[in-house]
Parts: sequence; structure tokens; C-alpha cells
Amino acid sequence: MDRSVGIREVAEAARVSVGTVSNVLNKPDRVSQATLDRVLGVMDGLGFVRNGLARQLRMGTGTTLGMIVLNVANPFFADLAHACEAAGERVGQTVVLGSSDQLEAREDRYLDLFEEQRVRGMLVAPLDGITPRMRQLRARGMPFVLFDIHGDPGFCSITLDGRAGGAMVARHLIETGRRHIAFLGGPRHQVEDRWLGAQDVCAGNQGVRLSHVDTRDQTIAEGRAAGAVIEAMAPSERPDAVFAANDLLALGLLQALVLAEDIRVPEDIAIVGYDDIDYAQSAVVPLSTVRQSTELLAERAIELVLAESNDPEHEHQQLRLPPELLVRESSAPR
Amino acid sequence: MDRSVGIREVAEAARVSVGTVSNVLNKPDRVSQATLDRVLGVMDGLGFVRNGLARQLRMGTGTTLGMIVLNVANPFFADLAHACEAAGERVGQTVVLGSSDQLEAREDRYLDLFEEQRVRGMLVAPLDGITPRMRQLRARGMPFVLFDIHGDPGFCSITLDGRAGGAMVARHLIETGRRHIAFLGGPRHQVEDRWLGAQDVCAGNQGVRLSHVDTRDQTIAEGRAAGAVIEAMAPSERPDAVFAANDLLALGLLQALVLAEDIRVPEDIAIVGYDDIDYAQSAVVPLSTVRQSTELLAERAIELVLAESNDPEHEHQQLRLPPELLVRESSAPR
DNA sequence: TGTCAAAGATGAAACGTTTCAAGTAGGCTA
DNA sequence: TAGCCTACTTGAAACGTTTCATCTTTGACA
Repeated sequence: MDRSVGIREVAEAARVSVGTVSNVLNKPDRVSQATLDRVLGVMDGLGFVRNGLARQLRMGTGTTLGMIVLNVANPFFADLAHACEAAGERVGQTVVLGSSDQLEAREDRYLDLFEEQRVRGMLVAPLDGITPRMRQLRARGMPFVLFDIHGDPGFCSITLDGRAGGAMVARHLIETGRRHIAFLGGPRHQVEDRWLGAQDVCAGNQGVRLSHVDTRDQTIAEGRAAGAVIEAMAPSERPDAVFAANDLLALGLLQALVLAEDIRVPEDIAIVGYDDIDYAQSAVVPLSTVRQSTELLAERAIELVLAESNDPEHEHQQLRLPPELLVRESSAPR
Repeated sequence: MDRSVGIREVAEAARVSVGTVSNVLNKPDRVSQATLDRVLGVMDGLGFVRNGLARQLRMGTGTTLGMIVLNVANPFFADLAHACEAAGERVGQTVVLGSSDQLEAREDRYLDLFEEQRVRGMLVAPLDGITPRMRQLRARGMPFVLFDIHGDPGFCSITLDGRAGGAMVARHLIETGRRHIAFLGGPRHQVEDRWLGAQDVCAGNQGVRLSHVDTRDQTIAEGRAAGAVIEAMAPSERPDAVFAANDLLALGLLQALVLAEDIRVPEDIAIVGYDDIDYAQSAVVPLSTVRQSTELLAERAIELVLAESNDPEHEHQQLRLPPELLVRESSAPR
């Protein structure tokens, strides 16, 4: 295989200068129809493929965005990544994905890699807040958009309004007649906003009790464990509604309760999850949940990062998008 | 951006030549300790980050692998992608991911993009066989590894032995006393090997009946629909085991049957799925399934693509990895 | 006929690296 | 002292593009 047929070889074969070939590629309207056809023909014949690296090196600015996500295996992040990819494509950007796997070392590795690769900007769902590494990148001018971290004036960020979501859920449960809501989820700081939202609403309602069931993380297994705990309670002590901090917890809980002899869902206990992962509506009892539109999130994120890239003086924005409550069978009124 | 501090600026500030700076980066042992320290110090002070584009342009060969996957939202592919990323990292390669979303246009777009980006090789789970575009790339010398497409001598490929997997499942079901196995899944050509494996075994066993229930695709919804069909059958006509072509189908089916009054799983009907997605073991009745180790798959794939990249004369290999049967409660002996 | 503008085409200079043949000091041996 | 090794350094030439200040051609107009 005669390696490397470049713009140079094309130029030679088409008997024009390299500048013209470049124009064929980038500003076809500045080239006469005749040469344009001839050059395109030659390109085709030689199997020319423009070298994106050289192009970007010369131009100084590329068309690639780096995205770092906590864990691709988590359906929410998979969806989000997917949505970002699609949103990026719509505006001619390519999103490349890295999974930090909840490890700071990997998060850093991808930050370094993307910087070396001179990506145009980064979309990051940070492991544990804003690290010094990120501030350094930001200071050097790298456009950044953070997911789920709010309020730092030095960064653009885009968050889902968990507090509003939590409030929605609590309101819905109270309105459908529930009086004892258990909030299921932990570690505390990861789910705090949802909890606060629920608290806001419950505090304003006489006769409504809100309790908290902690979990180590947010998996089906933990949800199921919580189910066992609830099942073991005296019926009078049991909550009549559970607001789970995410769908996995809710699904685990649901499984445990469905198998319990004397508990029916939603009659005895209503369940509401959070995230609307694919499986939520496919559950034994379709799960009520809070949907955070990944499409919308992605679109805004791409918008922000490009804005920052185009105008370094741009003013950082902290977006907070309201979620949407999806009522399904698991919290149907009795 | 911090006005591009490159190797040149570093050289100047450290009072050495650019060649030396480059050596500090790439062959530190050829540089005296004193200069090495000094140069590293300057780099740190100036916040130098080497430009990977220029580097790759000059070196001609990069460290990036392109991966195209049918759909990141599918847990199996998400796992696979993740495993490839990890396996790549172990040998110093970065895997960038694109999702074809089951659209040929997107598949092509990523092929083009990766070629322009001069990736070192590609890992592809093809939409619908080997396209002319791929052959063209291959002919130009691009290293390729295909997933799930077998037997083309022009390509390396790596497949899971679905036929062996199907046989395993059928054998297991028969050994635990089942006599009427329904194979659930379609479209036909996508699941054929698993079906054939089951057939191989059943054909050799007197008194065992194997039937086929077709589906449009392999989702929970289709599985649940199939559940309704089975429930509607006369009990004597019902299969006593279902082998679902993937876990989503199996989960849908399971949900439908669990809710049916007169059918118990696994007592009346055993269910076995395929893929071992995360949710399989978390299902109401933990799902027996066939596991295809994505780690192993990924490791081999990376190995192959690098081998092909290092030695263009290399002989293509068609690997076929045997899967592993995981017996859980959904097919426990009665 | 002479002038001028518009439209096309040119080619050398970047972009930030790596590579490599060639150069410079010392120190060791004879 | 000359000669030679070893251990570092050097600087210019790529890599494949895009950019841009200049040329050349053509045709319209006075």
C-alpha cells in the first residue's frame, strides 16, 4: 500500500498547487468548476483522506469535545453520553467519551489526555467536586461544563433541580393521600437536594411524617435490603410511601415488596424513583419516577461549551433545569 | 488560552535546544540529570502540556483506537465498551467510542471520522455485516477487529460461540428435567446460532420438544408480550422451559409470568436468558443466563488490533470464545 | 487601445512535535 | 601529547495541513 497520499500528491496528479487543493476542500466556491471537478476526481482515484491531525494542528482549533463520566455502565450516564454525542453531531462536533469509573486517577488521566489532544472543550460529571486539576485547566483557558455541581462562579455548570424534583415527588405523594413518606437513599451528600425538596414540602403539611432510610450506595441490592427492613417492621410502623433517591434503589425495593406476602404496591406502599432509566417503565409494577431529560441537558451543555470556546470572555452560566414527574402505577392513588 | 507555551518556549527558558526538551519527554535517560531537572522545572513553571496532535503527526502512528458500537444504551455494549477502554488503558491505548445508533449513516460517519483522525485501529460491532466502506479501509491498511461477525478471511474477528452457548442452555434444561423448550427470539438471523445450538442438543434427545417463538426485536416489551401469549395457552400446551435469546426478553417474560396466577417460575416454567446484564441477577427471580465475559472479549480484541497494527503482514484470526452458563433461581431444578 | 477589477491560482511560511546526523567536552589509554 | 571513547547537545529537516500576500488571466468599459 503506497502509504500517505496527501494533499501534495493530489496536487501533483491534478496539476495544480497544494493551495488550490486545500481550497477545494475548504472553500470550494473560490475554485473554478473545471479544476474543482478535476481535483475531486483525482482525490477519488487516489483514495485521498484528509489528515485531521495536521488540519487541526494548523488551524489551532478542532472539532472534538471531551466528555468524562462517572461510569458508562450506569444507565443514566450512558443516556447522557449518548445524548451529548447526538447533540454534538448536530452542530458538527464529535464527542469522545471517557469513563472515570469512580476513580480519581482515571478522571485525571482523561483530563490530561484530552488536554494533550487539544480538545475544544470538556464536559465533565465530576467524581467529587471541582479538583485543583480542573481549576488549572480552566485557568489555562480550557472551556468547561460541569454536570451536577452547582454554584462555582468560575465554571459553567448544568444541574438538574433536585430540590424541585424532591418537592414534586413529596407533593404528589401527599396529594394522593400518603401520610408517612420514607426517603430512601445515601450517602447523604449525594442525595441531599432531593431530600431537602421533600422536606420543604412535608414541613408545610400538618400530619405528614418524613423519615430517612440511609443506604451505602444506590444499587438494586441496597434497595432490596431496604425492602427487607421495611417488611420486618410492624405494619403500623411502616411508611405508606417510599421516595427512592434513584430508580435502582426503587427497583430493588419494589422487588422485595412484591414478593412480601402482606404488602401490596401501590395499595399499601407507594414507590417513586428518580431518573427514569429504561427499566423503570418495564418493571413488574411500572415505576413512577422523575425524568431528567438527557436530550435537553445535552443540548444545553453543548451550547454552553461552544459558547465558552467561541468567546473566552463569556460569562459563566449556572443552569438549573427543572425535572418532570412521571406518574405510573407504582404510586397510583388507592 | 495561555499563549501557547510549546517545546520551543520551554527550550528557550531552560537555555537548551528543542531537541533536548524533546529528549526529556521521550528518552529521559539520554539527558544528564542536571538538565533534566532544570527542564522539568521549567515545564512545570510554564505549565507546558505537550501537543499530542503535533506529536502524532510527526510520529505517524498514534495511540488512539476507534470503537463503533451498535448502541451505547444497550447494557451489553456499554459493558463491552467499558471493558475495551480498560483493556486499552492497560497497554497505553485510548479507546474513543462512537455509537452508530443502528443507523448506517452514523456508522459511516464514524468510520470516516476515525480515518481522518488517523486512529491506530478500529474495533467495530457492525450494523449489518461488512460494508464496502470497511473493506476499503481494510485495503488501505487500517487494522480492524470485528465483533460478532464471523469467518471473513480478510478481517480479524472475535465472536462469542453462540452455538455452544445455546447448546449449554438446552443441555442444562434437559438435565434438570424439562421436556418442552420454547426458544424465544428474533429476528431469526440475529439469533440463529443460539437457536442452532439448542437444536443440536434437542435433536439428540428423544422425547424433548423444541419450539420457536419469534419476536420483532429483543426488548423487555417483546418479552412481556410473549409472556401474554404463553399465559393464554392451554396449560397442557405450554412449554415447561423458555430459552430467551437475550436477557431483556427473559426479563420481560419473567415479569409477565410472575404476575400470572397459575404459573410459577421456575416450578412450572424455567427461564434462561443470555448476556448476563446487570439486572439479570437482580431480577425478582434471579435469572439464569449465559455470560460472555466482556473483559476477556475486550482483552483479545485489543491484542488483535495491536498485533495487526504492528505487523501489517499479520495473519487474520477468527476467534470464537466459549461462553459460560450461570445457573440461578429461574431455572433451578424442581 | 489602454485600464481596471474580478476571479482563480500560486507557493512559501507557519503549526508543534520528533528524528537524526553532526558537534562538543571531558576523560582515559598508550 | 595524540587519539579515541563516551556522554550529552544541537539544529535543521520532516510530518500534512491551512493561510495569505502575490501573481496571472480574462473581459468589460471608456
